[in-house]
Amino acid sequence: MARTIPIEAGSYTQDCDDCPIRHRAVCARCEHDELAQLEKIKYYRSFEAGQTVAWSGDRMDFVASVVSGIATLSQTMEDGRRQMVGLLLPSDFVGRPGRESSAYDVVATSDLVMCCFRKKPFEEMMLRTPHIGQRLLEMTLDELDAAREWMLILGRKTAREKIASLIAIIARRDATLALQPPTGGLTFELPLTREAMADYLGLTLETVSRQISALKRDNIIVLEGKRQIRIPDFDALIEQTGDDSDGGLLV
Amino acid sequence: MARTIPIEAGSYTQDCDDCPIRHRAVCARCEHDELAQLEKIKYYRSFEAGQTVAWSGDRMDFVASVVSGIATLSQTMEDGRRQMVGLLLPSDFVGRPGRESSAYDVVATSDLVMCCFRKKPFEEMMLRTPHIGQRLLEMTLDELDAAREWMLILGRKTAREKIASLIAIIARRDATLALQPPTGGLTFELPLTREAMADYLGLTLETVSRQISALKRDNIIVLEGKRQIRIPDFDALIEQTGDDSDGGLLV
DNA sequence: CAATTGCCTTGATGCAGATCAAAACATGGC
DNA sequence: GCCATGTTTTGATCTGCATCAAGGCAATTG
Repeated sequence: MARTIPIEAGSYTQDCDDCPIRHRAVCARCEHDELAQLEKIKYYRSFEAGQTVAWSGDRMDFVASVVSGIATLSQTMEDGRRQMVGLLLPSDFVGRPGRESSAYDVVATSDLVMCCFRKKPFEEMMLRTPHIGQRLLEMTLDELDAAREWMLILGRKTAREKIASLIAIIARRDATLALQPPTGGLTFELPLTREAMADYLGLTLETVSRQISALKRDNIIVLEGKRQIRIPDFDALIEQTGDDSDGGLLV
Repeated sequence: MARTIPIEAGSYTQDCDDCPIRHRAVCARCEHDELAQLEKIKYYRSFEAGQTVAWSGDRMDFVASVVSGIATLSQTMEDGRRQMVGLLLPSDFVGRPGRESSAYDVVATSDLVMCCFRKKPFEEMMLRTPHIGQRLLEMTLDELDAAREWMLILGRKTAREKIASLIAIIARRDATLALQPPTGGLTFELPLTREAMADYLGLTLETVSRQISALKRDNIIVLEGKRQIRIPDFDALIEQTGDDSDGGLLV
């Protein structure tokens, strides 16, 4: 099922500039020789928008970090109902050490480059290098918090609050990656189709479209094209999410 | 806010019989002297049904493992809407190393005994003892899977499927703890009020009550009292969840 | 034993969001 | 240019669950 296109074997560069693994993921505290070991088991894969990285149940013999582009993790019921359970932005980590097959459908929603590590040697390295495991634990705990934030969104928020929450999350992540403060005016690209947003929020695409139109009508957001969004007043957006203003909203 | 009743300092027993920490949690692979170190920083706390262990934002200077009883993790919005994000059964772990305050409301829904470890020494010990960290990573990954399973339930399932899913999850956990196979007839106690179930499933308590009545009417479940439930045919219950029969449904 | 309290059930009604349907826009291929 | 395909918007209608309301049942209390 999973059609993938490996593009190049990773070549060792000490600063690992092309790969965010060093910053958010496994090797932030690694020394030179550990980095060198990681480099040996590292390779890149790229995917086109819409391509499936792995279906739920597919054998997955690597773990990976997103270098550029966006991917989604989702679950599908037999009758086709789909729920996204994770959004993978650059620097996010995918794959579970100790599990041989993917538990979720992993789909590239834009052109995507991932930095992969073969699972077996990665696991062995984890055993030898405790801070890789520690880093992974931290990241997993962050993901768990994000998942629980989503549970609140899915279980208790109205359609309008859901959309506002999703836009706020993406805006925050986008601002973080771009190192812009998420206050004042802020422009970015919605990396998801209306349908993908619906699958994320437990809504239909029609409801998503209607609520986006409503937020536009109320000047909470400004659409520049279908996907490009400008947020004139970030605090006004946050008010629409139902969260208390200081709130966490991790992703 | 958090009123708690410490009952006894943990006394060291090599087999740690009274505490599931050894089996599911931190010390499964620990040697004698590491166990002894854990024992030194361990103490018990007990709570009555309905008592709050910690409010979101409260300082929490320990991590803990549930010994007996049930607790819930929940988030509350300003206007009172509540969403449970975790159900803590015996052997489950609470608390995040590296975070000083609780991110969730932790409430005992039955009489509860927890085996606590002071956070600072626990974290230090984690650094020295890699397999504690590894075990914690495994458990956190399991929790993440469970949270994602819940996202599907919350986002895409009908009220009837939600109730069936919750009953199935509790039945499975209960059977696992009691070491009974979760097939054929199976009797257990629902550890949650209708309201708590509603907060778990993103429903109202009235809907929960109606759907339980409906499942009873259709002979999927048999109520023996309000809380005692018998499941004559586990597979029939699973059919009501919307999952494919082999499915995971971790918690 | 009557009164109170907490939990649960059931009924009547309303509404947010789903569903069904159609059309407006893009974008790319030929 | 025209056609095909995919995405988005908007409208009309339907429905599952929320909401509002009342009453039942069991345990506890005075």
